[in-house]
Amino acid sequence: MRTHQCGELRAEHVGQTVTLTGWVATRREHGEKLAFVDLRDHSGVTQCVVDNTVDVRAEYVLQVTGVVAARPDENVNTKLPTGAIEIQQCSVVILNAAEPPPFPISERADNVAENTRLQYRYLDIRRERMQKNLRIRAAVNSAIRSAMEAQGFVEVETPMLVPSTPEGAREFIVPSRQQPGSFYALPQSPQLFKQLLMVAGVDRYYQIARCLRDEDLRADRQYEFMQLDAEMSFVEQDDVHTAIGNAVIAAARAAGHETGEIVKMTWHEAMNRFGVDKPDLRFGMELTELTDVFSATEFKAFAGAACIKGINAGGKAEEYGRNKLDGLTDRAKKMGAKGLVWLKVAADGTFESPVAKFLSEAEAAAVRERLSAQPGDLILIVADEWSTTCEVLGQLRNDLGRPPVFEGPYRYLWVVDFPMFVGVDEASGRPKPGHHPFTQPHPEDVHLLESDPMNVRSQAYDLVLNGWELGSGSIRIHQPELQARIFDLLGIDEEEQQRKFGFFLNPFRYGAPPHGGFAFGIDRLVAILAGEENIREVIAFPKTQSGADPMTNAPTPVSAKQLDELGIRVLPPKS
RNA sequence: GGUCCCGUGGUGAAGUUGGAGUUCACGCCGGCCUGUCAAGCCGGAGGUCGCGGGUUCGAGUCCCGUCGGGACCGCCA
Repeated sequence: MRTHQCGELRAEHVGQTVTLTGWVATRREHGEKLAFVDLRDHSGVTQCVVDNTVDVRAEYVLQVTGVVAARPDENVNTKLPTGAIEIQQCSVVILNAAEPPPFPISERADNVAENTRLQYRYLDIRRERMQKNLRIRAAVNSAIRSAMEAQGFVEVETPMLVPSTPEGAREFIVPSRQQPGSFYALPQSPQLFKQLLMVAGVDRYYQIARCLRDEDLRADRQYEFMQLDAEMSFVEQDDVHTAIGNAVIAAARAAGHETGEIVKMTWHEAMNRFGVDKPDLRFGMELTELTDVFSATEFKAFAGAACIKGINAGGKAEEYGRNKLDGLTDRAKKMGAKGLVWLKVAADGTFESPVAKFLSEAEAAAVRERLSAQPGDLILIVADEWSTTCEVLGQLRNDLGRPPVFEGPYRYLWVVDFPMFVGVDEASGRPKPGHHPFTQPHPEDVHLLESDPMNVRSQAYDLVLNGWELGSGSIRIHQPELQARIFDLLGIDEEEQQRKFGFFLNPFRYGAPPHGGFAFGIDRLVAILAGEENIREVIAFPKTQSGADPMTNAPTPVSAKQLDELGIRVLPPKS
């Protein structure tokens, strides 16, 4: 039907007779004999010079045959890749008429209510931005597959209908028709299956897997999302990092970005320097140690504090008036800090602050020196427990300093040595696993499992890109004795182990190789590489924050007959 | 479960101290127009101010509730 695509023709094609197909992007009329039609497909736009006799309107589907002609110098459109040429002597076939679209099929629809864009997603996707995003996504998927296969990974598909394992995220459940009252779950991830594939001798498994979690939706979370899921036998952490690193570097390259070496950092260092376990390395503003500066201070808010740190937010003193500073203080308090000290650096280098008078000369000088204070800078200081101080300043650092996603550059980071346990379960008093209960402890810390569990490091690690957590993984426990110790610690007895994880643990008695793996979110990766703040922009048909699809109207009630067949009765709504 | 923001012709916005469904831009329909490229000019049509209730002589505007969308907290081992 066509000889070329709409974004393809250049000066070198002048003189050729061509046929294009596409949608009418715009039409500019100049009387009876002349009109310009910009014909658009996924590749771009070409100007066609036509007789203004056919009724051709926005989004009509056309087939245009004509001759490629060079435009006179004064009519070249430098904004268009095809702007040096146009199609003349056009014969136009209307392949389909179209009603006026509810919003313009152009970048002008970027401001249209997202709900409307989702309701007419097939029109939204016709736009250049969405075409670009979906094609980046396809290129990233393809690059990941190639990288994994080049490293000997075997793609294995795992089931979507799996048993319910009510640990972790809330599951979607699916009623069984043949066994009314019993249910499948949709997989939160292929975690258990991929480890069994290691027992099964697959050696290196990967899959671009759909995962489903019935948790509240966010800018970076959908009910269903895609992960690159991988598992390897006979490896240590570094082997996993290398393999996954190769895949994500290839993914970035497929999107046109070079990333450089992937940095590695312990969890403790990340918290200490950046106050978060997923630092954005694109900017500085690091947390600076001040505890020793105030070891003998008279200032009550700082005296005796376990940990005092500060950040220099740069030349923001003027921008941050009393209201905004009160806002920052509120935010700090909501995150658990007792307060927030702010200091503005005056032209003469002294501090302007309600608490400036409580700081000694030596203390003020040390703060100036440690934080490289320049006139006009805004300095924020928190004094509290180590974790609170770090977390609060880490959040403020992100709030004040983080560049927008689309600015790049792209800085991958491995965060390693996560704590084995995070917090204590209120009901049982037992430590809660930070990753999952099959995570191998750090070999140097195994002896502390019973005596000092909260200080045991695990062989769990996260991959971070520009402040977004892409995913996590770990070296798994393959020794039944160690697994038993972990379950003991967590307070999961033999009976519960068998009931919840029997199908998973029993196979490990038949010769489980040492193994470990990783999974990262493709939607998040693609969003960052495409410069989008929201993963819905890189998903063809996403759901709204309430889990609905404005185009299909899902979810919907089902008939009484369907429910009856499944042995299900719906309760009246709670009122 | 919670906090905050938004909802006004097809689209995006403005709407002051409560005073007539009002305004602007784009789009749409009709006309003019032979070099535009977000073409231009002239004319026209198009509204359940999300929905329900309340206060008031009078509500887009104030109050209560509700629905929808979004950001965040909780949640996401």
